[in-house]
Amino acid sequence: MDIKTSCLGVLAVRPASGYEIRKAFEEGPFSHFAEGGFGSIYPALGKLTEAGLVTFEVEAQEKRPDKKIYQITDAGRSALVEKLCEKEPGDDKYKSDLLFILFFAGHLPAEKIRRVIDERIAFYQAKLAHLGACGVAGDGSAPDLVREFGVTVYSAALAFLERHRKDFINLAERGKSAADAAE
Amino acid sequence: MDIKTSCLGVLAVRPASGYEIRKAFEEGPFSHFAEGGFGSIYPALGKLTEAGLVTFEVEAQEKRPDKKIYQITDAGRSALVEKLCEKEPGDDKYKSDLLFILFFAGHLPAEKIRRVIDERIAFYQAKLAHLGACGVAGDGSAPDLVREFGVTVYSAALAFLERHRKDFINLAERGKSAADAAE
DNA sequence: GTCCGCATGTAAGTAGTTACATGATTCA
DNA sequence: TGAATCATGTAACTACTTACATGCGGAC
Repeated sequence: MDIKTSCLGVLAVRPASGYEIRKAFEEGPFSHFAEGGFGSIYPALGKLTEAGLVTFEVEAQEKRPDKKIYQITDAGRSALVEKLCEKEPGDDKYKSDLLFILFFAGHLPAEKIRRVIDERIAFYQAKLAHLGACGVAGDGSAPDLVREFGVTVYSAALAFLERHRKDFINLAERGKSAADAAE
Repeated sequence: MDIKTSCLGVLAVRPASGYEIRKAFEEGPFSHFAEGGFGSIYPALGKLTEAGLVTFEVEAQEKRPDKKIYQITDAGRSALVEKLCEKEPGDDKYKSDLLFILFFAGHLPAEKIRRVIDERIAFYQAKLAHLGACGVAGDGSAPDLVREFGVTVYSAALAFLERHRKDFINLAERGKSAADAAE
């Protein structure tokens, strides 16, 4: 999702500073569909303010730069809904660099393959632990259902990787010996 | 994955024209991790040629523009392996516009929610039919395993959507009546 | 007779990333 | 003493998308 809509989405849930929006992109439920660094968030907030879709209040802080707390306006809410309605998610991409790497397992060092798989397994385990820990409500709210979707998909991916870890490593090892034999 | 590496990946499997690379991005196993239109592919092939990572031969055709058949060079294969080795897939993003939309189900028209879910269900079903149809080999090759990964993840996502289709639609309907009541 | 597939490319524009710039506080 | 967190922002750059430009052949 583009950065302006992502910011608007976070602000639709609660007011936040640019810094807090960044955290939301990394940790909360928004981490499933939003991303972006300060270099995109701050300019985006600027444009949203210009367009009247958000406003901000400055919160003075001692010993830190002042905080700008952004709030979504009614126009902002309408713009968010409009944007989400016109968006056709048919072109959602599950483009994965991991799959690209695994596709070429036979051409890469076994050690590399082992490492990327193990890292990814650890990543999924951490994600699942985190998703299990927060909001275990099971209250049927949209955020909760989205969380459950994450759990479902991550679990499936994790199980697959655990099941085929050895297979990919074997492919890399055989690929290596094939390459050696060819020399 | 960036466009140059994606092209190199396709060419590592077999020689191809720019047009055929495009098709590979849309249909084959590469559709799981690569994308890009002609506006990115052709410039990318130009740069790869300059860098000596690919070469091409012109295949004259009657009544069509000549075809440039690109082939990967040894330097190109090395560059691909190097690129894949340096790539840390820890930052793989499963950023999904669908999830973004569903997260705000309570704020959107029920009809929109119903449509995006049904379209996505149809999309997954088509994907699975396609993945089942082609390469049912089950031969344990890397492409085959990657295909199986696709089947695993799509199946999980599909089952989830079918299970919670009604829940999301209800959320949208309740959200709507809440908004009406507030007026 | 209109749209789709084949086939290549360029130009202009958009969006986002990365690096820079600044600076106090807190934890190991 | 070095790294991480909090806090905002700009400038330069990279990369990709979209629209344009051209044109034949075949299917419906």
